[in-house]
This record gives sequence, structure tokens and C-alpha cells, in this order.
Amino acid sequence: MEIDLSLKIENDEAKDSKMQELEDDQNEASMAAIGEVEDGSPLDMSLQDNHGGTKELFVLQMELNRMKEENEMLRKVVEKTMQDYCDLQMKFAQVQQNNHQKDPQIFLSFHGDKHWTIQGNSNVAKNLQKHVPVPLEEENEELGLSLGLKLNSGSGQRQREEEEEEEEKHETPNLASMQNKLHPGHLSAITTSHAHAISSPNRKARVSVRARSQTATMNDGCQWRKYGQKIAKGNPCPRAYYRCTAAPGCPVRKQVQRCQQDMSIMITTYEGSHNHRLPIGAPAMTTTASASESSFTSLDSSHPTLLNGIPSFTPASLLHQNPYFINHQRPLPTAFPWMPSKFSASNNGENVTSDPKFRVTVAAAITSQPIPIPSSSSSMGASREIENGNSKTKNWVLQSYTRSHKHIKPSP
DNA sequence: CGCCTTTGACCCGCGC
DNA sequence: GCGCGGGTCAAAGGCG
Repeated sequence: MEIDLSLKIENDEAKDSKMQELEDDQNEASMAAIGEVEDGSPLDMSLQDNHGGTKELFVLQMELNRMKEENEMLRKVVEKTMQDYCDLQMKFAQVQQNNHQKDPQIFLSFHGDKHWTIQGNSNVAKNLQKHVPVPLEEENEELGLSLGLKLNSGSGQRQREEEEEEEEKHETPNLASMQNKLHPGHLSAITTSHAHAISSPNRKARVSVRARSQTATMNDGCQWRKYGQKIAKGNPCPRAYYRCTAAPGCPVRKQVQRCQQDMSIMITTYEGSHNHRLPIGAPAMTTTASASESSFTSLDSSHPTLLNGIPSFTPASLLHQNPYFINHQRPLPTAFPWMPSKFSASNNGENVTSDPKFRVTVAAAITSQPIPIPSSSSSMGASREIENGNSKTKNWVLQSYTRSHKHIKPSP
């Protein structure tokens, strides 16, 4: 990101030359006035004329003094502007440096269905606080669901992964404790989401979103094609790789993985920027560039269309405008559609995406075209592992697992 | 038939 | 240089 802070001002020479011209003109005028007195026919000159010439000279001198003062004032303004410009440049450099050193964190907490609080010291947080049309209160209620937003900059992948692990360590117990505090039925469709964006000159920007979802994929309004799946180290849940197929050659990819600590949380990581117009229902984070710039919107992974026509950051209003979110409360399922059906109970009723009532509600709430909902038929049960070196044993186990679940399809 | 998922193989970066 | 692990490719098969 580069911001042109160049400030075009006239340099001193040009300014001085103009001033000189001005003074010359005034001198000429004065001299002309004097010359009139001196070069005119002195004998014939009447007293009245003399009086008039002196008056004109006086006026011109006054004008000259006034212009000198004005010029001095302008000089001060220019100096002040230059000073401000230098300060701004220094601040900008400092901000850039800070972005590399630490990660400004923004935490959005949802208290019941009434209040949202945004915490954070960054400018983004302050901006959010300005724009969120709900009263901001201290986080003092026990009943709260936290939604963390994080903007990173210039971190390496390792660092990011460590941060993510760290976040999970800190975040998951909180979630668990919150869920323990809450009656299961109080968990509405929106529970938590987590996003952060990374921008680095050498790395593609990434935005990862954590959302409680029971569907296999995050339904974000875009069209995705799965091109790979792997078991990541330290997480038994397979990581699925998707590519945007909404337009040929679109570089956007996303990774979908379940959170190890809380299987109901799905971590979706978007990478790249779309080379096409997004569907109306596609949230901003599906294009990392816009996600980095804009505010994030809390969303339920099953309900991308809720973002249609709604300002980029209106979680509270979103909730209030869509009573479905508040009223559609259901207990956490014990199994999820992405699990092999062997392990999952009949949970078709849990998938609110296919709920016609929800669709009608959304259609009524927003004015947009219906977004085709991609079939979440990818079986996450099949696992695989790289076959090399010492991982062969693990690979055999995984392949065995794969074979044993190969013909198991998730319940429709 | 076209598009999708699955999955084994391959590539590449990083740490030691 | 080697091993490990993440990410991607591409062939095979399924499905509507």
C-alpha cells in the first residue's frame, strides 16, 4: 500500500520572484507617481494636483505594506503546511512500522441480543466504533459472545500459524466457557466469527473467518470448486482447498477446516482477490482486498444472503432486522453434516440453509437476486496424507480410514 | 457431456 | 542435502 503524500507548493524562489515582481510593480507605480511630480511641468502644477499625487502615493504605500503583510502571512502558512506535511510523513512511517510490529486487535462482543461492544485501540476499531449504530458499553455482562477481528500486516506464514494456534488456545476456552454459561438454546444462528487479514508485499492477502457452521462449506455466495484435501498436522480434521470458479482464471482460493478444539467452528481462509464482480450475496471477506479495507460483518456461514444490501458493518441492525437470527434458536447438534453419515445423527433439520422459511425471511428482508447455494456435498470423511518418509505408517492408517469411509456419503 | 469430488502424486519452502 | 509438511496438479470416477 502506498499513499502519495506529495504536497505541491511553490518554492521560495518562485515565491520570492513573484514577490519581487509585485514590489517592482509597486515601485514603478510609486516612481511613476513621483516622476509625475518630478517630471511633470513643476511650474504649472497646481497645488491640487500635488495634493492628489501625494495622496495616491500614500495609498500605494499602504497597499504595498498590506501586501507585504499578506505575503508574510502566506509565508507562515506555507511553513506551517510544510511542517504538517513532515509530521504526517513521520506519522505514516511510524504507523507502517507499528503494523509490522504488532497486530491491532479489534474485539466485537455481542451481549445477548441488545448490545455490541467494539474494543481496540487501532484506528480501525475507532472507525468501527464511529459507525456502529448501537450503544457501546463496557463488557460487563456475563452473557456475551465474542467476535474477534484482527488485522495483521507483514507477518510470515509461520508467525501467522503460531498466532492462529495462540488464538485458538485463548479463544476456544472462552467460547467453551461462554457456551457453558449459555443455555444451548440461546445459541442463535450467528454465534462467532473471526477474521483477520494479512497484507504483505510478498504474500497474498489472506482473510480467515471463523464461523459456527454445521454445513461442510462456508456458503459465502461465491462458486467454489474443490481441488484438494489434506490432513494438516495437529488437526485431525481434513483441510479442504477450494478455488473460485465464478470466473475463469479467478485467483481466489479458500481453505476450509474445522477447528480442532470445537468441531462446530469452521475456519475458512480466503486468499487473493476476485477478478470478477462478486455476486450480490458474497460477503466482503471473500475478496481479501476489500476485506482488508472494509469492516467485517458477522455472518452465519449458512446465510450469505443476509449481507445483501446491508452496510458492511451492521451486526446489531442485521440481527434486529432479521428476527430469524434471534428467534431461530436451537441446541448444538452432536454431529454435523460434514461428518461421515456413520457418525452423524439425522441432522437434516439442522441445516437452516435449506429451510424455506429462512429463505422467505431473507428474501423479504433484502432486495437482491437469489444466490445459488452450492451443494455442500463434499465428503469430509475421506482423508489422506502425503506419502513420503516416515509418514507412511500414518498414511496407511489414513488410507485405511479413507477406504473404510469411501462409500459413506453425507446425508443429503 | 460437463462439472464436480476424490485422491495419489508431485512440487516447493523451510528448518535442521 | 534431507526430511517434513503445506499446497497443488491431474487422472479417475460419480452424478445430474
